[in-house]
Amino acid sequence: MEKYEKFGTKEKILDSALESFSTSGFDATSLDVIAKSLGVRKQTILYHFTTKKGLLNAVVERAAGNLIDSIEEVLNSDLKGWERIEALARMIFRLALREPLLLGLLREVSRPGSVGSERLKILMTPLMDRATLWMQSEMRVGRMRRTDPRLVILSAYSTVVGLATEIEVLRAAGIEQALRPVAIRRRELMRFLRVSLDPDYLQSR
Amino acid sequence: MEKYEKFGTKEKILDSALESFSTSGFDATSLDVIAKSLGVRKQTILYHFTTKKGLLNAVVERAAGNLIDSIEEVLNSDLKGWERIEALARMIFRLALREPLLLGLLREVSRPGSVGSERLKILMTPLMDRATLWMQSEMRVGRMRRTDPRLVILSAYSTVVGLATEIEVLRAAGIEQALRPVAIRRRELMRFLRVSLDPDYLQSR
DNA sequence: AGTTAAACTTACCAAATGGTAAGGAAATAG
DNA sequence: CTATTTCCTTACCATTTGGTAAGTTTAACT
Repeated sequence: MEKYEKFGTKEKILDSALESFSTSGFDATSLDVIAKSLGVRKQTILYHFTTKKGLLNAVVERAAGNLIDSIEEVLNSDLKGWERIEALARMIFRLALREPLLLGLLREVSRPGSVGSERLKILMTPLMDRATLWMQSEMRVGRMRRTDPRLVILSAYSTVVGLATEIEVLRAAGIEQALRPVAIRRRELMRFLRVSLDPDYLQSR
Repeated sequence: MEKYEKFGTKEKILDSALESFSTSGFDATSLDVIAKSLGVRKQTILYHFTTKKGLLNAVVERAAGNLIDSIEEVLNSDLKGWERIEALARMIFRLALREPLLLGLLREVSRPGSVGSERLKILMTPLMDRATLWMQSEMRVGRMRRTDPRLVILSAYSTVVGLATEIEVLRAAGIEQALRPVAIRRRELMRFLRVSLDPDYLQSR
């Protein structure tokens, strides 16, 4: 149980850090700048998170928490088979659109060798394993085409990360409401998943 | 005409900088480190490029030069209509596979607000304008569906940039020869372009 | 040979950055 | 009221970084 807290300073730091990490990147983010924007001294940040890397990890952890909660929600629904996958994709795209910062963070942290990549990997591995096992069992009973589950999952993942790039590029070109491209991406992803996984799906080519 | 040159130091600096910028990013790249790796003093780099940003711009310029040359090559071929687009896509994917560093650089520099983004924009704009004009003329005579050319071009662009992410993610997961995913991406891009542009293409949905 | 320009080095620096050490305020517990 | 813990601040520092200034070496031109 928490004791007293001045006024959610920790949360505010996390918010601001997410903003900065996801738009400017980890290296370009200075603790002093974050602190100043919050009317707080840098040491306050270091008090709560000990190091800059610790701050990033906390940000990643919170973001991943959001994501995992949403995934959990779908996974606990009574949707079966293909509808389940579709619901997942839908949910992720919705989340991505609602919280673009999460996407930016994901892109920042997805680069291998980046500071946050280890943490991301640690957080994602259980999800990945779970999905892999499920897919393998589906394959065994013939409800899913036999392919490398990792490959499919990672490709889907990078599609979502790519979405961050796309939205940003379009925005930089002055195209604000980029809903149609996003919708197209989702359809593409669904198609990709169907082609890769659905044994009953007739390939039109 | 150049005078004397010790031994292509400038080129070696560009090579090393490309490597570092595209894998570690601009901020994480230190001039001292590049210099040391070349057995040269930092000031040598600054002698050739005056500032770090100048170095990045030079790297971007050279990379864009490669790209533009390749594009030029296709544009000067006698391929017509749809085959032309297909050849372009094929060429870009081939280039991307052959020179992954270019992809990495592109991703680094594509982030709006990044140091190199202005330069990239300057270099890309003529290409973009040329493509836009061509597409508009094709639309006028009915050889192409009417859509926003910018949207199509930028989406295609971000697909290629996304490819960088995908290859890196897969590699980080230990999947080395990621040829199939790349091929799939290319097919997807082609499909996307067909759906967006080809008036005779029957949408299977 | 002597002059000039290019290529590179040594010496130095101001600013920014992440981080340590220690102390003060404020709230809770006793 | 006092002791203690949480939260945050002031003071300070070591290091790194991009960059300036002023040589020094090397090659070319005359």
